[in-house]
Amino acid sequence: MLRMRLLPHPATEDIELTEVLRALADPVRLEIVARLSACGEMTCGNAGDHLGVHKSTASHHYRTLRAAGVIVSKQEGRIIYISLRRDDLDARFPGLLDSILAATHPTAGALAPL
Amino acid sequence: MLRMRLLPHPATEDIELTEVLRALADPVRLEIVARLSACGEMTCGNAGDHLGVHKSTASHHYRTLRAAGVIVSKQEGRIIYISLRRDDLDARFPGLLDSILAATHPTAGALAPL
DNA sequence: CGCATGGTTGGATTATTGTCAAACAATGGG
DNA sequence: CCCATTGTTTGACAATAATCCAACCATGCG
Repeated sequence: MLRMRLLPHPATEDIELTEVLRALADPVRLEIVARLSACGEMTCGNAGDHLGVHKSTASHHYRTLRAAGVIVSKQEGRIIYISLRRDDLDARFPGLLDSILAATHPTAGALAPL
Repeated sequence: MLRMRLLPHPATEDIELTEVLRALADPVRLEIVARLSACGEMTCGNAGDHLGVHKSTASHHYRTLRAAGVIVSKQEGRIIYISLRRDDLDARFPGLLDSILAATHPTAGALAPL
């Protein structure tokens, strides 16, 4: 069947600044967000590869990012794809994500594309 | 004598993004930063007034903000003045502080000036 | 000097958080 | 129907952090 399912995440207007900042105030989560920014939609497996943390730890980070409104997860079959809520974040906090991403990879596309 | 003394704080190039985000990912500290942005230089007493936290708690927050490179403290006599390191933050993470401050007070100068 | 003022420091406490490991769950393929 | 694949959930644990209270400290003033 391959039904597509969106995992629960906050509405745009319910995204809180402090929650977003707290979600991004962690090196691992910041790296995940940077990867998503560079690569677009990714599976949890790809996003969490070579992060230096256990699979379950990465999963917790996805939950944190999703609860904060930073990413959205959609499940297709066995695979869960995650992606940045770039438009929602831009609408709610203009310029915030861009400035953080710009600060994340100092020079250019620092992350080797998958 | 009234000697002026700067309390220790990190050099501009040593300011870390995750540290800044973590420092700002707290409602109390975010409010302090918003006040400093609105009012400029303030004493610790003024910055911490009506925050709903104990005097010593506010002091801990100043320390956190200073250690992260967000504010700078200079002592004149008995009084310690704190202010935003706006230029340093802008130089290191362009647009970051502005976007956060813009998201902090949604409409305009929300905080009643002292 | 003695004292009030303005902040910091040092526990103590309580709550969060980051992490791993192991078990679990859902899904699609043979 | 069983099994491998993909992630999540739960439990445990160590580290961090937010807070208050009390004590402290430096400073300027009388």
